[in-house]
Amino acid sequence: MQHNPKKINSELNPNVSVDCVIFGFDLEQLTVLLIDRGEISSAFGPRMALPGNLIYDNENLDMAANRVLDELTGLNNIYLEQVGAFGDPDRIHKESDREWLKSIRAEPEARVITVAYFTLVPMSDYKPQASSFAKNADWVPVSEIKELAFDHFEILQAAKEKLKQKIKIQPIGFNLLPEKFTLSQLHRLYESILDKPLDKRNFRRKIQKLDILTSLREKQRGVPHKPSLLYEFNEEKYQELTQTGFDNFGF
Amino acid sequence: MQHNPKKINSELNPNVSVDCVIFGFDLEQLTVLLIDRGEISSAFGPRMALPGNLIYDNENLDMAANRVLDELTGLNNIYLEQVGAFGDPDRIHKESDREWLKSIRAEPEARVITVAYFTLVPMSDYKPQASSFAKNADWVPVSEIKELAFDHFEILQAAKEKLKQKIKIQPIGFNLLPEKFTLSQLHRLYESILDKPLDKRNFRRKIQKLDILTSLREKQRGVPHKPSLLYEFNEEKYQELTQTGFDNFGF
DNA sequence: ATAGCTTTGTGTCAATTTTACACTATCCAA
DNA sequence: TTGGATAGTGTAAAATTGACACAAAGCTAT
Repeated sequence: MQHNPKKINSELNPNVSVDCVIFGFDLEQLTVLLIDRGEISSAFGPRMALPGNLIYDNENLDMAANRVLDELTGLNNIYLEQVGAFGDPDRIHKESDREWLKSIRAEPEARVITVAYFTLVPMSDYKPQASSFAKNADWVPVSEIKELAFDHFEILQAAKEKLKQKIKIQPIGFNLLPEKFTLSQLHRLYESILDKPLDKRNFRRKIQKLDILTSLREKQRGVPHKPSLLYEFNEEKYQELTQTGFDNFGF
Repeated sequence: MQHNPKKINSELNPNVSVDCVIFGFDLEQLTVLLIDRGEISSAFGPRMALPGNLIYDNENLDMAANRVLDELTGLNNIYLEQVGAFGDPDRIHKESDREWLKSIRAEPEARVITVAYFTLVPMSDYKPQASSFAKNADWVPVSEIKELAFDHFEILQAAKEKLKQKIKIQPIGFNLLPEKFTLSQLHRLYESILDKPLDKRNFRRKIQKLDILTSLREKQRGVPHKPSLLYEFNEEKYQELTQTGFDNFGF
């Protein structure tokens, strides 16, 4: 199910936009959902951009970010967090950028402040269709992204850093995994986000000691090797943990 | 030296403002520099507000925040960091708020997004004068603030939380202290920011082990008790430390 | 069916870090 | 000179971290 622009009767605010860094995890590495602006815009700048749009005057910033996410992927109830506001006066400097902005109904003359968000989606919940609504979106491994349109690369960096800090404090990584996952997958996830290797045994010991995972009596199927046990995140146990004032996972 | 509005020839952006949470430390507790909007505005809402203003179209967000700080206190080169963007459509709901906004040249009808910053100033560098430029500003202990105008209380909370997290990662606390300070003052500072007691001996041991302080051969003077040794923050030593990938002070 | 490939899952020991805790030293003021 | 206030210091037990290697389980190809 895809997209349905709401609030057509409200005014777009020409000065404020939101951009979303939509993180996914392909069980190997961290990825981001990018939009291909097509060959037209590519003459003078990178084709790939973060999804984003201007905000409506009757929605708050979080709502706008959720709307952008919903319009692109059809997903709701997704972990979402603000990264911050970006807005140099010369943020949009290329002719191609102006053209692109016109195409999404933005006023290319005005100075635009953008509020960046990052969201964590279980990648299995959204597979871009070649035929999906207008936009040409695709998952791209973070490590392969060297440039983006506008100031989006800078925004991506900031989002990665924020995610990195946040995961040391709250177990938000689970939002990137399917409901049932293996410890190895979780391990890989932490390594990709923290961008450093973590000793396997020490990682498992640390996670298990936290006691916020439910171990299922179920194994992986169809893998060409010893199948792993599956686990679920245990929200209740985590809430108990936070009651104690716990706010440091020590990575 | 006080204030001199620059960039008068540039346009104010009616949709975007910055607000500054200016933190100080009176050697006892964390404080914030607030503006008293006066009795006129107080009929329907709290008198005290964070300093802030609309941004000009030719300045970026950081510049705008620095300008607000400069106009109010005359201070430059101050530690400054973005907290985030705030902007519910109904952010400004009270009649008194609208009046107040008019008085600072803001367009009270328009929906305003505000970008919040926090700054850390050595409190001794700015003592509000009763006769200071127009605005009636004063240091208020954070613990005594129960409400603020607009959504400024919410912003303050966010700023406190950001500061708390940040100080666990970078030794920015020194920006709140005079150049020469005692370990007890630093200790108190960390306690106020983290909002929890820290064992004196353990704190001192931890700080000293980091080896980012220069111990001066100089003592406190005029205190009615055993005078403390004075220390300076050693920027070079800290830079060395970060080279090692260090990013966790373990509080 | 077997051999080989791949990933899972596990324990220990040494080093480091954390926590809890109490008394003497030094200066000022009365 | 005494009393009041804060500075400054050490240790022992407990917890955490970091480094490290091999057998078990399932799949695949022969």
